[in-house]
Amino acid sequence: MAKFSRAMRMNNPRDYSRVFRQAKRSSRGGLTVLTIENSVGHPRLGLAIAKKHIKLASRRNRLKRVIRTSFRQHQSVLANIDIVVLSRADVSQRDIKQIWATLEQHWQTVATQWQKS
RNA sequence: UGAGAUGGCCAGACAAUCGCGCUGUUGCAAUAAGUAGCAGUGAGGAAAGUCCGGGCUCCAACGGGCAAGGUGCCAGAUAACUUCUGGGAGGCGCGAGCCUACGGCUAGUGCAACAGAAAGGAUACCGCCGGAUCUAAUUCGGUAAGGGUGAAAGGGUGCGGUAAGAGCGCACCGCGCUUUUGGUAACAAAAGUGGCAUGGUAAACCCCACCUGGAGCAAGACCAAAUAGAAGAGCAGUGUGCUUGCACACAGAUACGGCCCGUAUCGUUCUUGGGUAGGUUGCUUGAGGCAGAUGGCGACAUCUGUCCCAGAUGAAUGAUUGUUCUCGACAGAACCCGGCUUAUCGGCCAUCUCACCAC
Repeated sequence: MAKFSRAMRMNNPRDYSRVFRQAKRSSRGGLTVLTIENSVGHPRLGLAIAKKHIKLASRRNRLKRVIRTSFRQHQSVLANIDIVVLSRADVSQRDIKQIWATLEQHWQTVATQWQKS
């Protein structure tokens, strides 16, 4: 089932620094996605939305919720990897529909890069 | 009907599907954690800025003074306030109403470009008046009504007065002082008196009165791996000695090395306290909401009844679809309250004012 529980979040600074050092990157549509294998047994998602890029707290929360929902609905195609989604400077110009479409493309890219074992 | 004033309220609605936090409960599991189902609940009027005030926590502290900062018409409300309510004074508006940093420059010091004679116990450019001189304009004296300069010119208006004038005198206004009356007070009114002294500026220094200990939930409290180090206790391989827990000797492990010799290093287990990562707590029942009664012009207070209404922590409210309307702004809790300020699509209600029309 398409759940999104606590375990599917990255909530440790060490995990983040590992991803930032070694991950594969791809950028599109105002978002950058970093991916690396993990040993937890399921995919995990981390978010890094800069206050510099989206100034208002309510809009930052909104973007994070959209990304989480999209991840939840597409997690069945993903292998056991850690994913970190970064914001870029031009993300504030996109609306929700554009972000949604961008995320779908990102998930497909990631799924072909890391074949599910 | 139109134009306004004040106060209050709302912040798209409904449904379906997939999801998230918390609480309760029932299964699985049962040490904890977890997991599945069901039920309940889940951001704001500003949650924002962090500008004030308080609660709470820790630290400091006998009392007093200075410094520094803040406040500044009066009375009240309040836990407290730079807030609020009522009143006074001044200003704006036809009005309903609104605005005010509103103590003191007759304590002291300072400041005011340019213009102007002169910018504050003054002064005379053009004037006005009188005198003197060879009658020419000059000079001496008086004056500040008129002109001129300036944001501002040493009370204002009028009459008398005078050579011309002048608070020089008088009346009214303004100002200061005294008294009386009303008011808790700020203040107002009246009477008397003074005789122009006292220009502006105190978000200029300053004076006066009152207030203020510091840091903040990353406060504070508790639990507590691993590693290093500290203290204590037990057990310390084999043999010998005896004072029976000590001494001596020999072994043991690891590294170097093909091996021996050799060299270097090393007891082990448990407990205790401190404490890092991490976790728990503080964490939401409160100066609480709603309704009613009573007191008060009001802010508000008291009483009764009733309700439980977010508690996250890499941080929970979202996405998709459909229907509908007025087509949805500003914007996301982070210990909690009371305010202030700023942002904001639109809509509703109550009371009041003005104008026009009708009666």
